[in-house]
Amino acid sequence: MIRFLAITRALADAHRVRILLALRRGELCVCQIGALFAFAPSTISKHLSILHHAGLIQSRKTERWVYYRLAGKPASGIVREAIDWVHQSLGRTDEAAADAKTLKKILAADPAEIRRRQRC
Amino acid sequence: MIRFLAITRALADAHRVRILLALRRGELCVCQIGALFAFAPSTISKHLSILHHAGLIQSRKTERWVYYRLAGKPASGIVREAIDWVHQSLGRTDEAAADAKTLKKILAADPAEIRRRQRC
DNA sequence: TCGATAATTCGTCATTTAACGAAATGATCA
DNA sequence: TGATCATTTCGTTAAATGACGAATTATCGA
Repeated sequence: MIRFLAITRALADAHRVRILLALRRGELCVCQIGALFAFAPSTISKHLSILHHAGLIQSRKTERWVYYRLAGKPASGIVREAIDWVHQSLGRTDEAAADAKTLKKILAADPAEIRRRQRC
Repeated sequence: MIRFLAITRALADAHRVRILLALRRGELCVCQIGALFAFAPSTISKHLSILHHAGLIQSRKTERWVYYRLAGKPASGIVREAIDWVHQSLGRTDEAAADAKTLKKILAADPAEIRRRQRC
């Protein structure tokens, strides 16, 4: 029940849900996610912390950047079902499409092709 | 997104989740649900209101009693998936079993067999 | 080494939420 | 009719939540 509630509480915020949708295409670093919203970095970090604590996302640190991605193989069934439910329910909404478009610009704005995954 | 968040926020409380689990076996009136918790009637009513507003449960009034049941046929896919997810994830936990046992006693404690569905 | 950058942690503040009791509503019973 | 019972609504209060900025840590670049 505790783990279940950690998930539902994580999903009970529009920004966190949008982050889960944004991560569908692959991992993103904190500043890329932050560029999607008009929030202070500390706020983004807190949202990611809540998602991570719920087991919905995982992180990887490389050089100066921390990349977050959706929970993978070792994720419990309950986590995978939650992620699938979010994507299936909201993946085709206008809001998700708008965010995907914005994200495309953010990724395209990277200074160099080679450093695409290493620059914010 | 708004309807999705109404559901996740409704699921982000242990008592409301326990209510959804309790309703698996069939409809219950407010006072029967209330007997499961040590809460004031107004508190139970508020929880039911939140679940109802999210579309997760429906109500039926008979004489003096209001019965609540899980959302049925006309429920949207997102609602049905949420209910299934809750039941599949938590239906076999000790906590659900304990509540089911308590509920059994509550229903058995009814004064007369005939009035089983009409007494609290 | 020093400054800049990415991210997190901490303390604060405004808003929301969950509980309660009191009062209102609606239906039954005496 | 008047009393009672089941439920809901409303107002209040304590606790949780979401936002921010400042301070901290770690890494990279000059």
